[in-house]
Amino acid sequence: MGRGGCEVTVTATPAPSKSQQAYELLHERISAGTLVPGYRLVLSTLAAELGCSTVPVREAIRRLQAEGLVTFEPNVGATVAAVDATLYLHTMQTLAIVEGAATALAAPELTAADLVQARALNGELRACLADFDPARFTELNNRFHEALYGHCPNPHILDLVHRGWNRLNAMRASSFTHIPGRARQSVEEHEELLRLLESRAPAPEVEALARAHRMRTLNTYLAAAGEPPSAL
Amino acid sequence: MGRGGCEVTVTATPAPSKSQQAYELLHERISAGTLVPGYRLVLSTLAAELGCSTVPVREAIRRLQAEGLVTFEPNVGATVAAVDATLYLHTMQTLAIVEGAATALAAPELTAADLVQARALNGELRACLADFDPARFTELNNRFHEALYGHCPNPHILDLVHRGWNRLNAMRASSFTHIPGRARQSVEEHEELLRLLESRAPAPEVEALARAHRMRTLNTYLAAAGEPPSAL
DNA sequence: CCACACTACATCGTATACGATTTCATACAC
DNA sequence: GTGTATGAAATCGTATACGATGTAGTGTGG
Repeated sequence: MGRGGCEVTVTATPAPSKSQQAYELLHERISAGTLVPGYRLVLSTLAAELGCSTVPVREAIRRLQAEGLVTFEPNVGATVAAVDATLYLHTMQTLAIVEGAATALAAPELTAADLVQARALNGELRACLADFDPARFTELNNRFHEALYGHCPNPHILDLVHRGWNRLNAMRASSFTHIPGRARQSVEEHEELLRLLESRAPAPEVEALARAHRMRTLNTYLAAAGEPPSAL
Repeated sequence: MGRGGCEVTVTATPAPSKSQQAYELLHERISAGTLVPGYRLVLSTLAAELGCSTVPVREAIRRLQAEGLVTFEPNVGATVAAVDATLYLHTMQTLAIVEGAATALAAPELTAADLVQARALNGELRACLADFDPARFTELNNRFHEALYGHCPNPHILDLVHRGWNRLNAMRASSFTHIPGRARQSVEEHEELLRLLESRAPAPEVEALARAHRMRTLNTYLAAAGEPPSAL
């Protein structure tokens, strides 16, 4: 009826399906640490809480399973994945490899403006060292690296990097929280990486440095935990 | 009741859920090329064919989507992913990176027996060159590489490698089918890789060679298609 | 003859309901 | 008292049904 044409539609998200909502909520809760590892995810309970049926919840859980945030056992149910020290090691090692490659592939695509922006972010990181807030530092650190590898022309690799970051954020073992010294060291390594990128160094060098940066974070953590450093 | 103890259970798969069956069937059909790219996957049709409801089919399709074998559009449906030359490039490039890393990580774990077995597989590959059967060659090639990276102690990376192989197998662009010369060259490179592994070379060398091997396959393909070689 | 609006169909998204499997508590035999 | 069998409760897996969304075909006005 209403000849009125475009009815505001309240700027609403056009189609936030229940599955998507359930996925986002669970993802956020796991990332935020509200749901501790080992927590049992019961379909009916979650469905009631979300005000929907079990089917969308089920789908959301399967997606989380595919990303490794929850473990799933047939006819038993899903639980939030436990964060073993080994799991952290494996995730960081994987991220070191794919992020290193992504950064190297993105390097030729980076404009001068991109580098300026990245440098600004690292400046904020440096400023953040004074009154240290781990959450903010981690957030800025994410954005800094995203600025570098974000232009990677290979969407698959980019996807793998994002998954790796997701898993890291899900496990609350943000290294900076546990090893204060690492944050300052990290900022310096960022500086070094920026210089290498600005000099338009060849891809293998960029890849090696980007990978080493993350491996050093991992090995600092391992050393603090009294374990031997990892290979690669 | 039956005091008879262990009742044979017909050696049956304990619980092959419908979702799993649907997933396996679709995966196989896409890999085998029965379902050509662009084919529209309709839930109700597939459900009728499988003798089940749409719900398991839906779940199977979402899994295939996560693996990149099908594309999905909300409220529209799923189609078998088109195999662009670009997609092939990206998949191979990603596989080169993760498989190279996996092979390097697995290298120290390889026993002499493993290497003997790998060498035997490469012998079969060489024998296969005479009466060339692309399908058999591809199959043997898979097993050869699996023997090398299979012992990778990082399950995440191993998973990424398997996903990469899956995607490659799904797109029927098995390079050996199109570029006959590549098969023989590939066998020689395998030999070189085996020698490096037998000499217990350091990880970076193994990684570089394993990556280069795959990148050469990719670049041979690109050259045949008249396109410039890829970086990295 | 072309552009637009409307109607009918196809397909997805989700709710509800039921059967299958697992797990836990209890009772019994030894 | 311990181990095993039995029952009930809980939870998952799937089927069916209905509403929401998108698409194609048809008709009308210019």
